[in-house]
Amino acid sequence: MPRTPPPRTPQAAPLTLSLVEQLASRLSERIVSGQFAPGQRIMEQAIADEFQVSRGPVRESLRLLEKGGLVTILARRGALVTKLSIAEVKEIFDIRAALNGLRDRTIAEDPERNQWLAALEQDVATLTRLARDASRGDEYVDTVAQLNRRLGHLLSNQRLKSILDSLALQTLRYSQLGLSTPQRRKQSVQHWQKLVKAIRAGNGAEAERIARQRVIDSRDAAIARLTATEKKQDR
Amino acid sequence: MPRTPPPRTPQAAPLTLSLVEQLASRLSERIVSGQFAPGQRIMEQAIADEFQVSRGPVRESLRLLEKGGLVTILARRGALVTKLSIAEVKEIFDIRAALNGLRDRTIAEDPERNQWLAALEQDVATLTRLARDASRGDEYVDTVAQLNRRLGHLLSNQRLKSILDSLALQTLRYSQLGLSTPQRRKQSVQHWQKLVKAIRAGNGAEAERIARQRVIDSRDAAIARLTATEKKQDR
DNA sequence: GTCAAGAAGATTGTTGACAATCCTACAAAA
DNA sequence: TTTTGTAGGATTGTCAACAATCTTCTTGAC
Repeated sequence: MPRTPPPRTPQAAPLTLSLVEQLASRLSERIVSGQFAPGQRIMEQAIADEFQVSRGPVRESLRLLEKGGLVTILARRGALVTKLSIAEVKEIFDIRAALNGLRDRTIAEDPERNQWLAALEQDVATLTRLARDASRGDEYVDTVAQLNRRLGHLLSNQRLKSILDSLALQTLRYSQLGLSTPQRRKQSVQHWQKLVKAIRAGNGAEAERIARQRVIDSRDAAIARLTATEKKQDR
Repeated sequence: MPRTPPPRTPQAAPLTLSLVEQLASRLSERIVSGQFAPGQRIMEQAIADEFQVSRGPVRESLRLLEKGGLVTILARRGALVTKLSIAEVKEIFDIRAALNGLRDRTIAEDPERNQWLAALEQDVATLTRLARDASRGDEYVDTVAQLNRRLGHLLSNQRLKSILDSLALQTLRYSQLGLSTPQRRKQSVQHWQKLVKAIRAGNGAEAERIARQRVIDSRDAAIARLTATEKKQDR
């Protein structure tokens, strides 16, 4: 990892991430993308060599990932990529459901929502179009991700955003599977349509209800898939 | 800090915390208790000297506290005790409200709740007694804490528990003030009574509603108090 | 062939030292 | 008086080395 050149960041949030944060970010990518398999051991010296850094910063970055749930640190055995049981995946989705509910309720009750509602409705229109075409599943998933980013951006509660991001990261590998069938996407698009409608109406309670149900549906889809693959591994 | 003697922990979660975790725990105490004031700088060498440890573990523990929100790390300026604005306190309470709702809903829907309901009702009876006596505010606060611990213990969702604990820690300094008047305690005890009733009935939705309202009330009490002290500081 | 004991290597935990950066105090110039 | 410049010390960022522990492989006994 190239040493950061003197970037002059006199105040505010540093535009250039610290070495530790850069490492955490790079490692995080690999874990989320599956390049590091769950349960796999992450060895400090190997990471340090690869990024041409000493073990100190690597260790600090692993501590960060530990708090973020991507890595589990065992005393005197180092860091392992966190391996989630089906029950734990369900637990994380339950938390995401509650917090996505809070997020969308907050957004629906934003008095200035007229300023950005159009962009949201545009996304949902795209979603509606994509949902009709069974072959465009990847684009659908991308658009949903974009929609979620947009909603996150609208959120003033930064801590909520950060927790939601962290939880999404932990389950990303499982939740992507949730929109893999055209049928599921049809169901998904209906949720989004109803959600935008509730937001336009300023109906926070309804927005919360829909958001929650949407995550619960993802949860059940993910768990069904996980249970199936687990059975398959048994035989 | 005494070097950990060889403790033989062949498997499972280590009963003896690692040095880094011990440091994080000790520092956390000081921050939460107000021994370290918000905004105060935490200097690595000073901590290292005090606990007779080198700066490496201290830095790692500060990274943990950073993720926990107790400390803010600025590049090349080190760690500061996180200082929350009133808006941020409100944000954290909003998240706590949503997650406490999830917690109490989950607990209310536990099919085996008959096994432990009695202990809960006992606590609430104690609470009811203490609420009548205006002079026993501290005991009331303690009992509420115990009740919350009990509910946390009943929770199978360990991640939820961990997030809730972390958020409670961040706002502890502010939420304790919420039960400082006999009137507020009267209101509080009513919530708890209704909650236990909802749990006994297995009414998850109702339990969630009550839990949420309880935290929102704490939030508003805390914010009222904070706004008042802020005004006082202005003049 | 199986199991136990032990040695060798690998890996984590911790340290002290050095480099880079920041902060403070003080002096010089406008 | 205010601002700018500049040493000096203080503090963080990083590193390489050592100690403690764990893992693996070999050896030997049964």
